[in-house]
Amino acid sequence: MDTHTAPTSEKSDFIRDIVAADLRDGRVGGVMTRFPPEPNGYLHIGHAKSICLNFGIASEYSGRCNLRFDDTNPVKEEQEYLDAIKADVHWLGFDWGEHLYYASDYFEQLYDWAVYLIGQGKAYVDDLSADEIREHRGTLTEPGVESPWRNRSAEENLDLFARMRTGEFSDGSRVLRAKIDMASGNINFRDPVIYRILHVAHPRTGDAWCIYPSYDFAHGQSDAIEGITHSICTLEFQDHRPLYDWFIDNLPVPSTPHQYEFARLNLTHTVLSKRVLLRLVNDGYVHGWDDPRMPTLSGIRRRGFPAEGIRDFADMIGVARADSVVEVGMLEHAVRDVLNRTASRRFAVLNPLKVVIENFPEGQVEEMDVMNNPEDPSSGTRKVPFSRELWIEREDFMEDAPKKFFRLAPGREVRLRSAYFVTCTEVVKDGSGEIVELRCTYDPATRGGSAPDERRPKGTLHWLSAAHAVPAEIRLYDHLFASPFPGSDGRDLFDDLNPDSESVLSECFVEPALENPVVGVTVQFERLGYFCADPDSASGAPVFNRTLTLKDTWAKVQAQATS
RNA sequence: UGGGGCGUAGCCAAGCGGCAAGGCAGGGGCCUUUGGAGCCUCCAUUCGUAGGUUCGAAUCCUACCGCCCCAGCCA
Repeated sequence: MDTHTAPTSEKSDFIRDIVAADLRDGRVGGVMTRFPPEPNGYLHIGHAKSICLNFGIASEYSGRCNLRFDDTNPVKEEQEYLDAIKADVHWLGFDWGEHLYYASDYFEQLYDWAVYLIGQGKAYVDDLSADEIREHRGTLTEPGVESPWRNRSAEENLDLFARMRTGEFSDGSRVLRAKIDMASGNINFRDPVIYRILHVAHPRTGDAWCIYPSYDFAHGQSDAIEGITHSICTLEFQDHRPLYDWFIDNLPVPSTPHQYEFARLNLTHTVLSKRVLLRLVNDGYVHGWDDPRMPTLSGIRRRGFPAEGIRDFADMIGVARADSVVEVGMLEHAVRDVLNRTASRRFAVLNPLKVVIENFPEGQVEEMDVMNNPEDPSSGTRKVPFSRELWIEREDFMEDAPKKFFRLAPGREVRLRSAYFVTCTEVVKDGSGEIVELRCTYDPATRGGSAPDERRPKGTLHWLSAAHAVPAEIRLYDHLFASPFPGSDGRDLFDDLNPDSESVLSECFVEPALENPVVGVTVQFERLGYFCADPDSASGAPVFNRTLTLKDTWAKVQAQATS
């Protein structure tokens, strides 16, 4: 046993290194993390990275991860989002147990700490308007100038702040600011606003409050209340860390959490911005937050991506501090990898072409045994009816087929998967020259898909018995954005939307076993891809979403030939 | 021209002074009742650039270049 090599399955990244070192050196007695979404939108794949990180670290170090809603801005937050977020985190496979918290649970304590700061001469009520405060803040290169209200007495500040709470003042007329340093190079130190007046009902506290703490004043203190040891957030909060620490240092908080930042996830052909996602929904570019094209967890769930694939993806991409854009193909790989192992195989024909087996007895039906998943023999077999008239995929026949086309063509023999070898003998066309039917013969000795003489057709096709096939609607999805970097080079993001991201096929067929599919379960349609029954399915009228295609080297060959 | 970060292959990412992990993508081959899957194999003499320290540098020092974030009473 090589004692120098750690097991490769052990996850490692700079945050886990810090956690391990803190534990080893006794800086912390245990690990406590939290996932802190703001309930102002749906969770997306970028949040999944954070969820996997926070819950993952907690479980690896026998610690705990709280789910805490950062609900400090009632003008943007809604109950619908609260509910969806909880469902999404559970779906992803994580559980916070009893530890569901809200920043709003701490409003009273936060208020007391604001009063404490005032008492220390470290916070003051400012009567300046928002515009005036901005003007006083200075710029990136010039220091700010102090507010004329900066040096009010503690008594006056206490009185004013109390009256802010009771609702005596209108929105925007006054704020409470921390008194730090208007000349700091870090703009977050230029007397940040820590309380604002908002006469808005809060989803949880109703109209109990008309003043609300800002993120900076709420987040670190909430962490301290919960005993969070490692407060993990994204890079854009780096500049806030000194302020985070300032509050922890200047308030009588019960613990001293520390903040660590990592690079947020970016994905090609995708936008992960709540603002843009909201607009895609509100302006009708997609059908809703759970549209299968959306990068939201509810969207990819409806699309058929398994949670395990998302978790694998999170492990695959790692955690670092460098800005990066992950190719969406990596996500798709993780999803295919899981689905290949777990998805049951089924037959479906998206674009049907009729085939008549001339030497197969009319009215006869044979039940063919078909494997549910060749990757998993324990999944067993199922019966699929075979008869004289079949559907095959239109793309699986070519009248003038090149040598490399390993499918059906006049005179060529192919295998119908788990059924028989058939040979095309005649092409039937309508008045306009369109192929409407194929006449074939079958070899009765090849039942099950293999020949006694060992001959092996180059191609194997999927098929359906026309009399038994179940009509289905199948929705094909592709990347929502055509450009790998939507909105780059000054383009309007919305001009980069892929016009072909959704196409609905209404004249498809699936095998009888799929007549009443379980919604949310992803199966593989052999040779086509992975598909997931949509909630829009009705009894006997199933609707499937294409999760992902199978890798298609034939398509690649064709593309190379064309170019 | 202020402050904070980051630069290792097409993409993600290990590496922490001893001679460039791994994954994705891609190439070649084998195998195959899914042109799927699987298996084998190739893919950075070089770590943003230039100097310096050292027997030895992606790792240390210096300078430069490039990219990202910050001027909400958003988070």
